[in-house]
Amino acid sequence: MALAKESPPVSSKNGADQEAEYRAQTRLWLRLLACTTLIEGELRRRFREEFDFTMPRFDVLAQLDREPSGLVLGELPKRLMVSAGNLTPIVDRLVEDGYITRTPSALDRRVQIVCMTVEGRKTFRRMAKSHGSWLAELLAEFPADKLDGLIGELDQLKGAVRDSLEKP
Amino acid sequence: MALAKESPPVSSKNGADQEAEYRAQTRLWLRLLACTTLIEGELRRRFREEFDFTMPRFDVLAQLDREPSGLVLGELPKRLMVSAGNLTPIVDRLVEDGYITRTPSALDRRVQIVCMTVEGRKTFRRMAKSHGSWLAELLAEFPADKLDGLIGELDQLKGAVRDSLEKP
DNA sequence: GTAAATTATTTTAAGCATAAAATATTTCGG
DNA sequence: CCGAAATATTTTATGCTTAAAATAATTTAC
Repeated sequence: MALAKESPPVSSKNGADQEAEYRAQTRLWLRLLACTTLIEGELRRRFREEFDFTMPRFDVLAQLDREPSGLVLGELPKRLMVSAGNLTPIVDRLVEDGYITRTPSALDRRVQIVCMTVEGRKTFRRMAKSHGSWLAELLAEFPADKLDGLIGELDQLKGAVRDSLEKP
Repeated sequence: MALAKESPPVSSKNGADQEAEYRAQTRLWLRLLACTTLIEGELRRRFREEFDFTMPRFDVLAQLDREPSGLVLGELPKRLMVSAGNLTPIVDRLVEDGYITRTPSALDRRVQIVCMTVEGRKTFRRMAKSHGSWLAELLAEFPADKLDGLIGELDQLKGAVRDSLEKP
């Protein structure tokens, strides 16, 4: 197949547009990171001060709260988007503290089931309530009627990034 | 001052609206966190694979790249929104590796000035180029005409959170 | 049936992050 | 001037995070 002498560029954008998009993408990333860092730092601080608890520990409990019959341990790193090795000491400590149980599966001795205890559930519910009100406090000045719009755009962003990651 | 028997609630929202707003705020936070985690994880992976470098180290260089005459060390934790103690070993290693210099101020011996070396600047520019194109790749599927809108909303969100944090 | 591949989980090594305490220097009040 | 407060930075203790290697159990292929 012959190519025309002055074939259009692969992208339909010209150099200046491309540069502008580049800059906008970088700015988007920096804003995203700034917002997350700001909120995460404050939530972490309050978790520590109020409950002497960390967010990763809370996140594990949050997953288990939705699963009355417990969860296969290997499901946690997938849902929380962290590495498996990372969870080992966190789960260890939650077990030690009596918030969750870890029982080997009878069918497959490689597998373990983690499950919230009554005590764990009680503690989690109390913390979750505070977590919600802290978030409400932090986001109070953001107009409520813009929440859903922003959520939608972030969903779209997440989907776009996911697509890019899965393509290769 | 007497209160009317059926005084309106402090908030103008009724219970159901309040609950809906609560849920939307939580969802917004989870989306925000998911987007950031997704992008950050991929950028970190590529920094490590391509350059054997970490993002915190890159972030320090990025700040210094804009300051030809260097920066007071204490300015870094403020700009990067991390604790001062955190930066000590990172700066140490960047000095060891020859990317930056750290010189005590002659006027105030508590203060130190950090400044990028020629080698550091060269290395940073190379990495920054890749960083930009990785971001472009990750965000390629997100419509370019929505970038500025999302940036604006995130700016607003950041401002709202900042206000809430500064008020008390 | 058994060796090899796969799967679930833990361990290890390295680095980032924070809070709180420590150190060193400068500035301020009297 | 000199002790106290303030400022800049480092140290310490604790915990999160990853990647890669190790361990253990199961499944698959022959």
